[in-house]
Amino acid sequence: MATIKEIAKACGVSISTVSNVLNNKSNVGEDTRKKILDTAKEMSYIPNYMAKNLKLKTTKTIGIITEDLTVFNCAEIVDGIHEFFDEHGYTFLLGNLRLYKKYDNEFYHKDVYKKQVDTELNKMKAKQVDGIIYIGAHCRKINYIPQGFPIPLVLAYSFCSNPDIPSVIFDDEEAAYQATSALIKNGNRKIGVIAGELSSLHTKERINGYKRALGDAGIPFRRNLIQEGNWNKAQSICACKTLMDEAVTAIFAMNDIMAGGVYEFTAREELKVGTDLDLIGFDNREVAQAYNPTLTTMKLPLNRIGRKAAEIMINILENGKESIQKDLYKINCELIIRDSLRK
Amino acid sequence: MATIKEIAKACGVSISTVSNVLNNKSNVGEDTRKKILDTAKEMSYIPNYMAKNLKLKTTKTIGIITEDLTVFNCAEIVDGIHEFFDEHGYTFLLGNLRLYKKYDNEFYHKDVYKKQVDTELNKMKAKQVDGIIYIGAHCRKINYIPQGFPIPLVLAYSFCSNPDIPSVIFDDEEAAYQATSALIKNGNRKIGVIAGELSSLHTKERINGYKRALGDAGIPFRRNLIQEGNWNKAQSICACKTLMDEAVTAIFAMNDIMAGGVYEFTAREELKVGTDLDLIGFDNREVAQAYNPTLTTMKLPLNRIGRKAAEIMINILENGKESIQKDLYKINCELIIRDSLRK
DNA sequence: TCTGTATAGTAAACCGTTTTACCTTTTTTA
DNA sequence: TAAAAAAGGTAAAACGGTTTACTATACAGA
Repeated sequence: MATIKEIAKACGVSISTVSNVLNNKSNVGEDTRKKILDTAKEMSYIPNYMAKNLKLKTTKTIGIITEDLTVFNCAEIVDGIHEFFDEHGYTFLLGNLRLYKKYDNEFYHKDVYKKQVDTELNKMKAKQVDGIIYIGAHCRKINYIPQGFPIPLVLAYSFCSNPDIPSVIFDDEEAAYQATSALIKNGNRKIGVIAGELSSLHTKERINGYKRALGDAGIPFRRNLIQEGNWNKAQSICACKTLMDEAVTAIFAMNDIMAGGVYEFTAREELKVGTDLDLIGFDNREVAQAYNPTLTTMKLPLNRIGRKAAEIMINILENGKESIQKDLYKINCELIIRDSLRK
Repeated sequence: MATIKEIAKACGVSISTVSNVLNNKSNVGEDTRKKILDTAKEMSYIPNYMAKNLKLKTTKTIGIITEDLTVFNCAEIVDGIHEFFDEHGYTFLLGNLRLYKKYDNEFYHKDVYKKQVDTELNKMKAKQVDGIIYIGAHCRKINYIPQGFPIPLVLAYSFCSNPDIPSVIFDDEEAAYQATSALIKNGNRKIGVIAGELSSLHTKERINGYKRALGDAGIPFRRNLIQEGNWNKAQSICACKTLMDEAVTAIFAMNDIMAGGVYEFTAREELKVGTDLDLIGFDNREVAQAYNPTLTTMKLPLNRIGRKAAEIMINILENGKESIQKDLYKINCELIIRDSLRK
């Protein structure tokens, strides 16, 4: 591969001059400049970033750490980051911890996680990244990010027990408020909830949103209209049965998989979603369009989370950490209306 | 950040000695070695890879280029690559061309694609990656990879018109053979196919596999049992209607989305998949488990494609291009049996 | 004519490593 | 005991760029 030195020799100038031309400095004559540019193209010169970055101490590289790239929401966030950075000339180092694949839910391996995260962060430090975006996958609040890491860090999809790391999450409370309100607006006053794991922060906040919507409509909250579905279909079917026994007219399921449980239960009972029952899901996974009738659901703003995280990162990189105003950004979900609501 | 030089000064030795210790060279006394190691840890020394790689001319970095990270099959392939490389100490530069997001199917932008790919490849060249794995997404045969690129290149999920670039794909023909055979074994002799776009190489090869299975069972091939579903649900519903009019007893749909069309059509006609009709899909997307009854389908060996591509890459890196035996690896799919086949 | 200021260009230091060639000192071997 | 070999260590060049400080020439204005 051609170097700056070879170009210099070929043009009979010093390497400084070549460097100046290649970096659009102004102190070079028009003809020399042209000659250098031409030979550079001719020799198909490509700068060696190892050399460049060594001197410049900035790599224009962002590290992206994912807990598990194959989790349904992850790729879209990464894509959002890419989208934002597209015209900024950065490259990306991808770290994929494979946490869930490796330690498959046995139990919550806090120490193991912490060690993995540490290792990956240091790897990226060695590779001199300018900043790191960490994408959480499941846990909303993360406690295994080290304090005082010397490289700018931004969290996406999760936030951190360390409060001064900027984080971008979606607004669980507001999303549940919107979903519930939509059901109320459609004439429902007895609205069941199939909740995720009750200890999860996601679940708790969504229940708050649900309560707020009920409150705003003057509907009393009833504890037994909330049933735990534990994020999976099997438990959701049980939860659905309980709710139907309570004679709810609508169900808010906290993810699309659990909404699938409602389809299944109602099919068994010869009832039809969208006719006998209103249903709203959460996530807007691919399945939402496969159900029959198609599922109205809250779309996670994954792409926007990625973009926002990227925006914050570049802001920090260009203007310093102090320039950003707040440390927790909440992005709203969007209700995707399909056929699981009565007309 | 601490450098080798500072460690040298702190220990009163030369930087060569520090370097030797840090790289496990043998010509250093035990006590000096220990002292250096200790102070390195104490100063939390992390090597600067820009400097290291500049000298070594190898970066232990692999470029991964994806056409569109959010396409359903992409993340899993990347994950497979990561899995294989996990213990080899490599890092990954991720390029996400966002081809389909950016040029949203308007038409097939060959020149635009080519330019994007070229740009990305050169970016990675500048960053001195040791090798590049290119993940195709839709097109099985790719014609926009430049000839004679100076860095080792491996293709995953697609292969290349340039025959000496090693490629890893799944075996379409064999997969269709397996699927069709399973349907035959289940007692079907009149098996309809809802095909993808007929011009697609995927479709063509799968039709070959279908024919071979029929041939092996002595069932005559009938042209009108193949209906084009064009990879989408709407067209699949029409295709399904035509096939049902032909009184098929089983359908092989070339993806899970089109299989969804069969569920929808049969539901309208008060028929039931898995009772009145056998159905096999393709891809094993998340939806396959959401259908009712759940869908038997061919699982794409995405993770294995990634792992194999990674294996080939490391082989080339360590033993040279000549060491690999063949340039096109076909990996088999796996039939995932669920409830859409009659017992 | 002298001074001052652009303009065009260069030499050399530097970034943080690795590595080659070399130098001492000590130990082994004949 | 002398020569050879081993052990422990170092100086300096190199990797491919950027940047600072400097030089030489040309030209303008007084």
